[in-house]
Order: sequence, then C-alpha cells, then structure tokens
Amino acid sequence: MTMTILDSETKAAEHSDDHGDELRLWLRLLTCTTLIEGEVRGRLRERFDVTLPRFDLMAQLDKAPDGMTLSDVSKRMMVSNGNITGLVERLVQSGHVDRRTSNVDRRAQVIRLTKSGRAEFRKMAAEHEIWIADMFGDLGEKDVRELMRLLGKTKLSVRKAADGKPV
Amino acid sequence: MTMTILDSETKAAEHSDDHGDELRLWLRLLTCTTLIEGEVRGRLRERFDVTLPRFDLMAQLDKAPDGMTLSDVSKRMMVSNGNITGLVERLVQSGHVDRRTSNVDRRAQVIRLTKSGRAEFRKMAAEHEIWIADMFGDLGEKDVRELMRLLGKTKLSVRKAADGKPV
DNA sequence: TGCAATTGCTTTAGGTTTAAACTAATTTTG
DNA sequence: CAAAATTAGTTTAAACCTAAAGCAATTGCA
Repeated sequence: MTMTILDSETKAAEHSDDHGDELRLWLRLLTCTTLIEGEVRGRLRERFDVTLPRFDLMAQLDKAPDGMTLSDVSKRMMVSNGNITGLVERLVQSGHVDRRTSNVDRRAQVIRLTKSGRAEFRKMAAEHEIWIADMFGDLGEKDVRELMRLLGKTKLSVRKAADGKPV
Repeated sequence: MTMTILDSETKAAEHSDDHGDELRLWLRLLTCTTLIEGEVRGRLRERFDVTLPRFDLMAQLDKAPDGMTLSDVSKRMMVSNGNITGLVERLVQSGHVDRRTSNVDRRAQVIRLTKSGRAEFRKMAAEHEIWIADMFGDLGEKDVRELMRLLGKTKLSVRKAADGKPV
C-alpha cells in the first residue's frame, strides 16, 4: 500500500537514520568543555599552583558549610569514590580540609574546609569566576539564556537515555 | 553630572559585573559532557572492553587513512604529547595500530590503524553513533541546529579569551 | 654554511581516574 | 532478633594525563 511508503518517508524526515548531526554536536560540546577546562587548569596552576580537581572539591565544600560525606562529594562531582579518597587525603595533608568520622554513622567521614582552606578558596573562586565570564564574553545575555535552556534539555535527555540503558 | 550615572547604569545592564550566569552555564556544560562521557565510557567497556581514550585515538586514525604523526593526534585530541606516546604504545602492543618512522622527517612517527584495528573500530563506531543520537534524542532538529550554533560561538569566544590571556 | 630556534617525540615525576574487590557499619526484612 | 542486602569508604592494579625536562632532527636565517 502507498501508506507504507508514505509512512517510512515521513518517519525518515522526522527522525532520520543519519545520526551524524548528533555526533558532530557531541564533538563540539566536548571541544568546548575541553578548551575551557584546559584553560582553567592552566590558570589555576599558574596563578595559585593548584590542580583543577583540588579546586573542584574545595568548591563543593565551600557550598556546604556543615560539611559533606565523601559519598556526597563523589556524587556531586560525578567521579568514583576511590578517587575522592585520595583527593581528600592530599587536601587533608595540605591543611585545606578537615576530616572527622560522623557521629551518627561510623562508616561516614565528614569533611569541611578549614578556615585557611576556605580563605584560600575564596580568593581563587573570585578570579575563576572572572575567567569564566571572560571566556563566554562574546555570548550575549540571550545566547547565555538559550544555551542554558538547551543544555538543560540535553541533560534531561542524556539522563533518560542512561537510565533506560539496560534495554 | 547625570550622564555619569546613566552611563554606569547602562553599562551595568549591558555587561553586568555579576558573573554568576556564566558560571552556572559552565557548570551545566561540564555536567552534560561528564554525563555523556561517563555513559560512553561505560558502554565501550561493557560492549567492547575498550577504554574511551583508545576509542578516541582510533577515531582520529580512522579519519586519516594515510596516517598521522603523534603531533597531529596530540593537537586533534587536545591532550599532551607525552600522553599520546603511552596511548599509542599500548595500541601498537595490542595490534590495533601500526607505527613507523616517517621517510621525510626522521623525528616523526607515522601511525595508522591496522586492518584488524580498523575493522574493530568500525564496529564500535557504528554503535557509538547510535548511543550518541539516543542521548540527544529529546532534542528536535531545531534544537540541535541551535545548540550547534551557540557552541560554535562559544568555541570562538573561548579561543579568543585563551589567546588574549597574557594580558 | 653554520648555528640558533624550533619541532617531534620520549621520559620522568606526580597527580588523577576508573573498575573491581574488599572491609566494616548500617539498614532491611523474614 | 538474625541473616541478607545495602551503604561508606579504602585499597589495588592499571591506565590516563599533565607539565617539565631532555634528546635528536629539522628549519630558519644571518
């Protein structure tokens, strides 16, 4: 029947089997992230002699004055828990982070920024924010809003695809 | 004079000193990339027992039938050259990549996919492309186009800021 | 031509990252 | 309550990654 042909053509137009566009989009997304990340990494090292993972972990802790468990950090930063163990260990060594066993759950370690750790982070964060604004400097307010919206949509789409993975 | 006040207010509206929006945008961009990357990494391991860096390197070589030097790869993948040395070494060991010294420049190493390396990559790439399309599945054609455009603009903006860094 | 600068790659040292196996504490459940 | 399942974190092994130093080959230029 003609209907069959029409259907397949319509479908092809709506949802093509050519996935090249999405692949190119992914590569471009990755390029942007890699560029920014590399730039931030380099500046953090030059200006403050600190690594990006250390900065990221301190950023999480700065937002949690009452401390977080390693699991919390692990989820927020989307990295493995074994990774956090080592990272925290080095930050405790350098005096940026305080670590103690939770009172309510003896498995859990609660970590916080030390006073000096917090002070140091705030200085870095202030510059960091300017770097980021500068890198997005050519985007207008409308661009920023629109990117934000589209990336929000992307985030949901990816999570959906990731959850439904075992199909 | 009144003009002064107006100017400063106008400027504030056009280019605010509040850089929070750009920071949030950066974090969202990073989240999207991390989510997709983690998902791809996991699937590559589960389905093909291959790491993401290996896959990425093979993807570069697949696009260059005549081979590339390590420097080419390093630039394309935006990673350090020392990193590539080790990665290539492992891929040569496993028989996926062929490596020989350039005829025209005895410093340079030219690497290519082996026949079996190419065959294996093609299989992985076909699935990979579907995964990516699936993850962006909730975005319409228009969304994809618009994201592509905005990320292109972002890329240029970041490069500009990175080049002008030593100011 | 000759030599300084550059380029291509490797090596080194140290940190980051993952996945998987493991211990210990807590929670769930029959 | 006791066994089973879950959760928090550590450890291990291997790979990845960077920055910096270094070596060898090539290029630029006076």
